[in-house]
Amino acid sequence: MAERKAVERHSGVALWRQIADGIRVFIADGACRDSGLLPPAADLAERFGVNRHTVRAALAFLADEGLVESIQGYGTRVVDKRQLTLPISRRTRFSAGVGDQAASASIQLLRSAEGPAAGEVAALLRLAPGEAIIEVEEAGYVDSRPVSCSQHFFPARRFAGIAAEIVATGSITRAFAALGLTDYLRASTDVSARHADARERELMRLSPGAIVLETRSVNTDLDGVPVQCSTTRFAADRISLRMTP
Amino acid sequence: MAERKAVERHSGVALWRQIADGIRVFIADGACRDSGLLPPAADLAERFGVNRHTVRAALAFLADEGLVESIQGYGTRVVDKRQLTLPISRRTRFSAGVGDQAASASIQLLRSAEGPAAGEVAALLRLAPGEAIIEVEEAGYVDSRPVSCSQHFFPARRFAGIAAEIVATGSITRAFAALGLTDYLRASTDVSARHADARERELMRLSPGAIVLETRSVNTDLDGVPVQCSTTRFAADRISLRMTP
DNA sequence: GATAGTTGTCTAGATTAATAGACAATGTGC
DNA sequence: GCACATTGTCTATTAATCTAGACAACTATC
Repeated sequence: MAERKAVERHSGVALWRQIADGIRVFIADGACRDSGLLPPAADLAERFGVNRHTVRAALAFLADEGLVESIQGYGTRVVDKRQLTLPISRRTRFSAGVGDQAASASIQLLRSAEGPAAGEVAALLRLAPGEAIIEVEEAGYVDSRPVSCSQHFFPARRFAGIAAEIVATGSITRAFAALGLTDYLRASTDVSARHADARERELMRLSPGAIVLETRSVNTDLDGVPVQCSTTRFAADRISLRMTP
Repeated sequence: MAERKAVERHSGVALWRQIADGIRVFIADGACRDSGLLPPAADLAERFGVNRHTVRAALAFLADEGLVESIQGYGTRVVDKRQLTLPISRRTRFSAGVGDQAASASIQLLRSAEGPAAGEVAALLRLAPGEAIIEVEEAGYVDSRPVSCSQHFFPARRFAGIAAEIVATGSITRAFAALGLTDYLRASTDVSARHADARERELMRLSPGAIVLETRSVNTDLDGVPVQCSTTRFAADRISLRMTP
């Protein structure tokens, strides 16, 4: 199973970048779980059919990301950096979902605004067009590392002041509780994946070509009345999702 | 909300490629749903802060993908190419999931093999290490367009000959039925996203830097006994997932 | 038909990515 | 200590990408 141009020229993605992406998959497949070492750069160069310098550029990029560490005279070590798995179920909560996979999880409010509901958001929240909604933008951190950024919409009449509560409590679940909603359920979650745009790259410190997992979800109270609809983007190299019925 | 460096130099992704990815998101956000036309190339060039020729390279790439169509003297039109949404629930089925979103859906068997269960697959199927399993590789097509490729594992004792049944019936659901299993349920689905590797690019005709949505799932019979575990990769620009509880 | 706005094509030059080779620096094992 | 394998650094060359400008070809509108 050797050889072969796993890389393509003139594709708009630099060879070293393609190789970096390839090595990331290689590591994720657990191909060097035993020694914890990547094959030598010269071997990789032969495998990918490129010059050693090109592989070095790929490794430097991955080292900058913190995924590997090159040690002169020894080799290139894979740094254990497991992807977090976020459970998605009827009771999806960010902090609780991170659970004991990390020491800390928090969200930071970026922006909030109030305005009339329109289009898709109005339909998902089952509001008449023009009814007031509160929009909240927020970023999620795990152990001080940005892993997500979200846009949430709430019906303004029922949840007036929720932005302040989110800041005060550092959690949407607790903000809901403070406003009298002690439990809520996830009605549906749409999942897609695409390249990060400029804003997402900035917020989550991603490089061009990086991937975001985008979820669009609706939460309802126990009577099935929509209380929140959200779009969340996760840095795909840091988070995966586990859907359980 | 104008201007500036939505693109990054020295990132390993060519500017025209970053711009193509940006325009794809731009279109997906419905930014030009009214006229069906993209802004002129000169405008886009100014917006992204690059030369018009660079934008032209991006548009040529997207035209090659079939997402846009440039007409001399007129403009660049967005070709309606909606993403399919595949429902993921307790009763997830590929063909039925595509449903009326397309004229036809089919799978093609690529490879099958039998061997001893090991590691993760053995654990997920609750088999003793060494018990026989059947491995099946298959590609999914919608309207003759490749949208997915999968790797499935079945306990060999219970489903001997399933590969032949899949070929005969063109469906895993019908293959199960032919072997006496008329109903089964999805127990869990893990979702992650990453860059396509060389094989996936070839099977689904993707370019370097393209994204795959990878699902890892386990199906059980109605008694909760595992009957199948699978890894499926979807071309992220053609498929999104809808999880419902 | 004239005009303005848009895409298509060509040439040339500057910048960046990739290859090639030589050799230094450092860790491992004998 | 010594040989060996591996990563780190340097120079030089070639190939690809991006910029710049000029102008042709085409469409829609007046």
